[in-house]
Amino acid sequence: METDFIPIDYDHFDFEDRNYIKIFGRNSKNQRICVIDTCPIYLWAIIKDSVSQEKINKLIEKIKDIELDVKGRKTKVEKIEIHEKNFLDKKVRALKIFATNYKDLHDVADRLDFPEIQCRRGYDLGFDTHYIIEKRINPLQWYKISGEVLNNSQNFGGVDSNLDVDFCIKLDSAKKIDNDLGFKPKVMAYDIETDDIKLGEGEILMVSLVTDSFKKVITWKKPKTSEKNLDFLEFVKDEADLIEKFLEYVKKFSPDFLVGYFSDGFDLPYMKMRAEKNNIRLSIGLDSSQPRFSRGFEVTAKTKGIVHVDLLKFIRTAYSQYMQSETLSLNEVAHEFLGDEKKPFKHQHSSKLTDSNWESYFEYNLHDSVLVYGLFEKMWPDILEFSRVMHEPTSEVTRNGMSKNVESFILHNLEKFNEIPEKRPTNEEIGQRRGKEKYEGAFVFEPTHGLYENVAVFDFTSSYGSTIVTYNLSKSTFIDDKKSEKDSYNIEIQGKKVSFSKKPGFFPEMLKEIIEKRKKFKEELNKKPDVIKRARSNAFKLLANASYGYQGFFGARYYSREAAAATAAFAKKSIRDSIEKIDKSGYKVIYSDTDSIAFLIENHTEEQAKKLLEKLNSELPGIMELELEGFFTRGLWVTKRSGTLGAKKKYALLGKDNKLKIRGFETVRRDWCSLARKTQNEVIRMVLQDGNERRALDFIKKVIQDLKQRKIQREEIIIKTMLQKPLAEYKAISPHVIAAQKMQEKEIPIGSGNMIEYFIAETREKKKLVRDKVKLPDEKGEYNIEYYLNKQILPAVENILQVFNINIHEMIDGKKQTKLGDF
DNA sequence: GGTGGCGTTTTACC
DNA sequence: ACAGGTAAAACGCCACC
Repeated sequence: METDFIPIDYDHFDFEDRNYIKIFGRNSKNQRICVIDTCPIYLWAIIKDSVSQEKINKLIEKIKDIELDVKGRKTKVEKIEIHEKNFLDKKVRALKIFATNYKDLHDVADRLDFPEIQCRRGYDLGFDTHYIIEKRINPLQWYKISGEVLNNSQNFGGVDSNLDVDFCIKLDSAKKIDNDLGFKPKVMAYDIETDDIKLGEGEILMVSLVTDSFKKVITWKKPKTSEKNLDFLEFVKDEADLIEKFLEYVKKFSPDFLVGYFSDGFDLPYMKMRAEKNNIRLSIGLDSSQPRFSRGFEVTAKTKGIVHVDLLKFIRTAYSQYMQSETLSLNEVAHEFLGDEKKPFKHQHSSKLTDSNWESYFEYNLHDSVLVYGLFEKMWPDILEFSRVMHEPTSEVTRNGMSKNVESFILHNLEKFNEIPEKRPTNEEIGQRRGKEKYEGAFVFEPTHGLYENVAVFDFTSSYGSTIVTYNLSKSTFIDDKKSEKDSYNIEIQGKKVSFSKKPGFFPEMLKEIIEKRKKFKEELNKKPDVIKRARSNAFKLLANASYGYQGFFGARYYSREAAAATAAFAKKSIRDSIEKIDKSGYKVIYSDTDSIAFLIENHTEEQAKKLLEKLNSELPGIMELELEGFFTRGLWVTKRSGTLGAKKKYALLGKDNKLKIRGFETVRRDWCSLARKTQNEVIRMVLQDGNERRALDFIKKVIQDLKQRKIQREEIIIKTMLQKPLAEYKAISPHVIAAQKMQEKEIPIGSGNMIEYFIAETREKKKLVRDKVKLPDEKGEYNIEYYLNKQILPAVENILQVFNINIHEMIDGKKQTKLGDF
């Protein structure tokens, strides 16, 4: 039969010792399809340069006979071809060695211990990735496919009979369809509430489910009386019934994506443990399989056919660096993306809940799923485009970090360069790489403090990415000491010359394409905006920005410390050259950090500044390009707390649209109390809008008065700090460590990653250390006026006032009150 | 017993 | 342990006068 088809999830199985792929997906009639297919299984053996053809022929004869028996599975070398390939941009002759089973390629490689072979590659990609590369049947793209429908057939050991799909096809052919047939995924958001946050140790009290067609809370906790008519409730007998009911709904609705928040680390493993306790098989998968958990650095919880997505992980890699939220809690994230929040509910043990508490609890639980559902809808275009661009299934791209995504992109695009894939580093190699000395990074210009008028800002588009492309910087283009090439890009790093070939390498070439595509999609987006274009443009932007970090990341297949160090060095040179040229053109540069330059317009016009930009661009090498970040009405730079040197990474700009851009100030730091942050924010706004300090001074005066009269609310003085490691590992006992210890005494479970909240209180005896005055937010006590004045409010504003030659301390002490009146 | 330098820690910038 | 280096700042600790 023939049908259109969009792949959603990939799995594999063995039949008669061979590997087969199972692709779960849908057609445009929204039927669920499983496609079964296979592909050639092989690895590469790269032959040393000097080996003669005759010797290669003999080698082939020897390799042909390799047969293995791995745990009862028989694998043998089935065919050998010789190919002209590239490996790390060098022409090589390589044997393509076909074998029976992908899982045994490692053992086959171990047997290829011949002196003629330089190295063996291409057996550590994972079968699903290998298949996608071989057959080019990419996730979430439309295909026209044809093949034989399997209906309880004995083919492949009857694999189709236990699949919960409309039909199962043994693939004959697949052809990509260029136009998008449209795909609206079926989505189910879920969330559980339990009596103990330790995995599996309490009972699951309720689970909420939200889809486009129903909202539900399943619970076995039925209040005796009810005040509200909560029609979303469905009561079951006990926890076991709850789990069965959950499974029943998942099966009946059969979503493409089952979505939670921190559900890899909580909801799904919890559910699995409680299912085990109740002797229930948690058979969520379309093949009735249970969720699979992997314990790496972080837990993952994957399901088959119905894809489990933990939105928290995707948000962390794809959005967090551009977000305003200070934490990635569901509450804050929902607030930022949806303008909605969690429902109020104070968690306590279920035995202490009243009937009306229970009703709030149900509403709270349901709303969490409503938020998760809303977030998934909002993020779907990005998830979709990530899968399409990286050519990896959604279950991968939503969990992987950007370095892994960069690597996926590379592996799926190597064929264009006829490249054999590099292997993953061994643990030993990773250790060596991590032990390497750090190299010098970006340049930061030391500003002179002051309030400036009419500031222009230029910045380099994808600075490091463009640098990598322009100077051809990568592992494979690096020329080490022994060899020397005349035509090379050279730069000095820590007193040593490093060189890179001018012959374009595959990594910079790939990156060039990424940057070009990003530019193209951005232009298209500006012409006619739509969510998919925006998502695609964004995916390429993130790829371009992560590629520098990738080459410097110790876990990367294409790791190159030299390339990373050279990227930083060349970029530094570029920005220094540009600063010099701007200065020489008669402008005064006041600040610069890594890839941006701020300078004063003064007696020039904005038109002239734009002309300067054009001139600079015409002189920049390769694809290096400066763009106008904006013209600003005013800009504020301050000194460091100690000394008179200008503070780096700390400034505020007021845009023509009256929008503030504040960087580095306490305003944007979450480890300062909100009173200090709000005060500073207002002061900055007033100073930038007015061009003088008068209104700001009155404002500060009022805040200090309120503070001294104890009018400040508790929440305004709370200081929040993240615990970065287990409590016991702290050498220095700072205030937040004391607060954490207090929480522990109260049996509030805390650990690495928890947010610690506290305030500084008055104490009866005079104590010197701040940590002796720490109290938890719900403890009784009055805030310490002296601390909040001298350690929060005044430090937050003193540097700003210093710009106007005002010493706030002297003013408060009443020494120089002529200007101020009574403080 | 105050002070200044340094190590530890957190958070921001790009 | 899952991209990198640069930088500010607070607090505690300890040597030193």
